[in-house]
Amino acid sequence: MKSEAEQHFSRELLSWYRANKRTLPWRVNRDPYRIWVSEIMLQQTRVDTVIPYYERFMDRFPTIRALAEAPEAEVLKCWEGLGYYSRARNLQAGARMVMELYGGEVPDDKTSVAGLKGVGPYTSGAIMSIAFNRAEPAVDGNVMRVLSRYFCLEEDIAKPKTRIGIEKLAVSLIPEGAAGDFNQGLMELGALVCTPKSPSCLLCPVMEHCAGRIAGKEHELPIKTKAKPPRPEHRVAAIIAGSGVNAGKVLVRQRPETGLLAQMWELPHLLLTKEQSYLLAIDGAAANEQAVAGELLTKAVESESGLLIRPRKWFMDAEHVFSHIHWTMRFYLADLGAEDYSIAAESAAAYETGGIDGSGESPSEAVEQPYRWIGPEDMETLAFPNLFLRILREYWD
DNA sequence: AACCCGGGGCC
DNA sequence: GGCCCAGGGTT
Repeated sequence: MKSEAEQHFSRELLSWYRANKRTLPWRVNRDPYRIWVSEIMLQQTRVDTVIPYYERFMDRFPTIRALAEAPEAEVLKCWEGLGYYSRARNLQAGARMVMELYGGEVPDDKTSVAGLKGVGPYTSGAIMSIAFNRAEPAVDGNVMRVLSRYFCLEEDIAKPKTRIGIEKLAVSLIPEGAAGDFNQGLMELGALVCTPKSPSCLLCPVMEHCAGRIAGKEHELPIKTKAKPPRPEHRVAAIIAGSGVNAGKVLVRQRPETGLLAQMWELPHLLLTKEQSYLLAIDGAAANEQAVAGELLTKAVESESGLLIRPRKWFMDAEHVFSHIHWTMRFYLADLGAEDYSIAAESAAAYETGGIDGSGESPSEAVEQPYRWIGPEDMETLAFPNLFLRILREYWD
């Protein structure tokens, strides 16, 4: 038997959502593919940020087949700037699974959907409830906050076990035949009314029976242990200007297939040891520091690219914070060593035929090409993390 | 359970 | 400048 508070919550939230829901691009119909893409993009990402990406993505990949058959680099480029880039690769892998296993249609089956790459407990519940109106929980940070407050739950929502418990509670609250609207209402309330910092309790449709507010704890809930601060990393990076056939271009490289910013392009850079960090002066223009950084960069980039690098001068500093790493980067302008001009030219020519080392491999046999000379026009095809986008735009302006 | 994986907006 | 995320994968 449901309590008065529970019945009140389900009834009032559903009716509030139906009267107040925002018009959003993924709410124009219940196409499971459109819901799926939106839910992946919305992971850890705000609605306003997602909307332009979503429109572009659906234009480019309107169907599961289109996404499954696209080059991976094109999908990554479409995701550029959105972050958590494994989401893009997992989404495409999921699309390919749907083509292979389910005839190109998202299956109306919880276990099958939950088995798709990149689809976890939250997203499978969201797809099943929103696209198919199945009575599955879709518990994200919003839902944990709303329910923690309404039922005055004091468990730590950072713990996985807490999410399991809230999922059970959330299922029990779903009104008959209205799973999609109810789940979206839960998240909509969290986004618009029951916000993290200063909840608008006086506008809340379920304020009357909210145990958290009645207890005066709406500002303390939900309980959540703090994340570890990101570890600091000092890096030196080079903007290496090409010459001859590469005049006007700069040297970039592609990151490894897995790990941080996988397969994205970047300016060459080097992690400093703690001792090396201390050698750097506060002032990037100091001659002593330039010499040190120049030597480090030269050694590292030369051995990787086979080019002779000559650091010229400090360009700018930049900070970039990930959830787990804090980069402090110092960028230097650099040239190719003068006597190395022929090698640079050869390397550029070699690239066209598949090898920067000039080994003369045919393009079909080229294994990996981590370094490339690019001009501004190449920014339209290669995917860069925001940090390097900013630096390169600054450089070319 | 702990860690890895981006980015932007808000206060 | 700290805090918040419409999480999932890996170990």
